[in-house]
Amino acid sequence: MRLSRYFLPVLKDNPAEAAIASHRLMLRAGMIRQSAAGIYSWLPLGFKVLRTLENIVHEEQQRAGHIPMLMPTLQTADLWRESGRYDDYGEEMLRIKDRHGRDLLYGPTNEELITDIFRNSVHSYKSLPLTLYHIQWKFRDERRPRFGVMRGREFFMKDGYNFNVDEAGALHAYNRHLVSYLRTYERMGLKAIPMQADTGPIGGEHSHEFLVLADTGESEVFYDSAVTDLSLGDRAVDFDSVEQCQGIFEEFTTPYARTDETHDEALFAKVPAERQRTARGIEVGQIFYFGTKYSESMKAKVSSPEGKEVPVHMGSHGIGVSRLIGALIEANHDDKGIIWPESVAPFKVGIVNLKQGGEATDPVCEMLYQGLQLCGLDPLYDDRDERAGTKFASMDLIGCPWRITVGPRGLKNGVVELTNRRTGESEEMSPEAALDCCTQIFSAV
RNA sequence: CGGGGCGUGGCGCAGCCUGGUAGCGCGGCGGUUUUGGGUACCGUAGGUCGUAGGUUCGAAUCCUAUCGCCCCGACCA
Repeated sequence: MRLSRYFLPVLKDNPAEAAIASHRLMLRAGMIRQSAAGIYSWLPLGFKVLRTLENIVHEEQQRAGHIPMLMPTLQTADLWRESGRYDDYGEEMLRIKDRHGRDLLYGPTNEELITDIFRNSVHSYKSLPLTLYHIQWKFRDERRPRFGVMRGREFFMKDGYNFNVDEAGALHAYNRHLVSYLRTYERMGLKAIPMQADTGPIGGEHSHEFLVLADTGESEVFYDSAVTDLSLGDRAVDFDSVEQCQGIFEEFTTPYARTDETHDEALFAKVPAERQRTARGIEVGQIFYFGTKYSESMKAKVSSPEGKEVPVHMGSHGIGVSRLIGALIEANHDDKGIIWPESVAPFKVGIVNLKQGGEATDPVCEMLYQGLQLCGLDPLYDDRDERAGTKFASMDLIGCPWRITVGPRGLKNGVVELTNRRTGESEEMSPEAALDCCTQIFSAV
C-alpha cells in the first residue's frame, strides 16, 4: 500500500478519553474511532488487523476439525425464555422490539441458537461428535464500557459449540479446544496462560480461561512461574488423539494458575516460593464443559447406540477476537507506539523514502515496493511528501516490524537501512540484500 | 448502579470564580524555507462554546433540566 493513497488518520496528541496504552495507541494509529461508549468503527488499519486475527482463528479452528458457520446478531427472545436465560441474563442483554412488538435481542452469546439448530437436525449418535463455530459480532450492554476494544459493548468473538454423545467425548473436545487455543495464541505471538476459571452465567462443570499477562489486566492472577516456560512450539498435534490432547492439557494445567475468582491460598502455598507469581491478566478466551445444561432444558437429544434417547453433552468456547487486539498492544508497545508481532502486523515492512521525488531514492523505493509485494509481504510505502521525522514517527506508531529507510545519503554508498522496530537495531545493506533479508525473515513466520 | 470529573474549530487545552458576544498550541490549506527523528517563518480557512429552558439590556461565563463522554468502585468475554 502506498501511504499517499491509504486512509491512515494518525493523531499526534493523545486523545483525552484514552487511559491505557492500547486504547490510546489504537486511536492515535488511526485503527479505530469511537462511535458511542464501547462501540467503535474499525478504520482500515484496525480492520486489517482484525481480519488477520480472524483468519488465524479460522485456520486453527479448522485445523482442529471444527466446522465454520455464521449465526445472526439478532435473536428471538423465545429461545432464551426456553433455556431460562432471558430473565437470568439481566441488563447486559440488549433487548429490542421489532415492528410487530416481538421481543428480539442482540446476541451476547449463542448457546440457545446453536442448540436449536442442532436439535432440529441431529437425532442420532451417528452424527456425533460435532463442533460448530462462528465468528460474529456480539453485544453486551456493559454498565461501564472502558479501555477501548478491551471492554467494549460491541465486540467480535469466535464462539464454538461441541456436541457429544457422552461425557468422555465432550471432555476430549474440551482438551482439544485447549490445545487448539494454545496454538492460536502462540501463532499471534502471545503468551496466554490457561487458568482454572469460574463458569459464570454460562454455567457448567469445567472451565479454563486464557490470560495474557499485562499490568493493565482486569483480573488478578496467581501462578507458578513454570507455566510461562511452557510452549507448544512447532510440535505436531493430532487433534483426534485423545491421549495427546489429554497429555497437553495436563502439561499446561498442572502447574498452579488461577484468577482471583478461583484462587486457593492453601494450594498456592505449595508452589515453591521462588516460583510463586502474582500479576494481572487480560482474559482473551475461555472454554467450558457444561454437560447437559442446555440440552436438557432445550431437549437436544439423540438416540444412543443402545437405542435410548439421551441429552447430548456440550461445551462452548470463546475467543475475544477484537479484544485480542487490545491485549496484543498492551503486551507489545513502547513509548513510540505499537510493536506488532510479525504474524499479526497489518503491514510487515515499511518503506520510508527520505527524499520523495528524489532521482536516487524514488526508483529504489519503487523496486523495493514491487519486490516486497511479489514476495507477498504487504509493504507500506510512505511516499508522502513529508519530512523524515514525520515518516519515522508514523512508522513507529503503527508498528511495522521492519523498516527499510531509503535516503540520498545512504544511496551514495549504495546502501539502505533495515531497522527492527522492536530492538531498534539497524543494518546497512544494498537494496537487494534488504529485500532478501525481509523475505527470509518472513518465510519463517 | 454508587462516587468523582469533563463537554469551547479535526486533536489537546485556556477563558467561567468576578457576565460585555471567543483565544492558544498542534493539525489543515497557500507560500517561503528546510531536508536522516513530528523544521522555522509568513499568510489563511475553520467554532450558533453538548442541548433546551430561565435570569439579565447583554450568557461560553449565573440558575434549572436534559443528553453525552471519561475516571474510581461494584459487575463482566
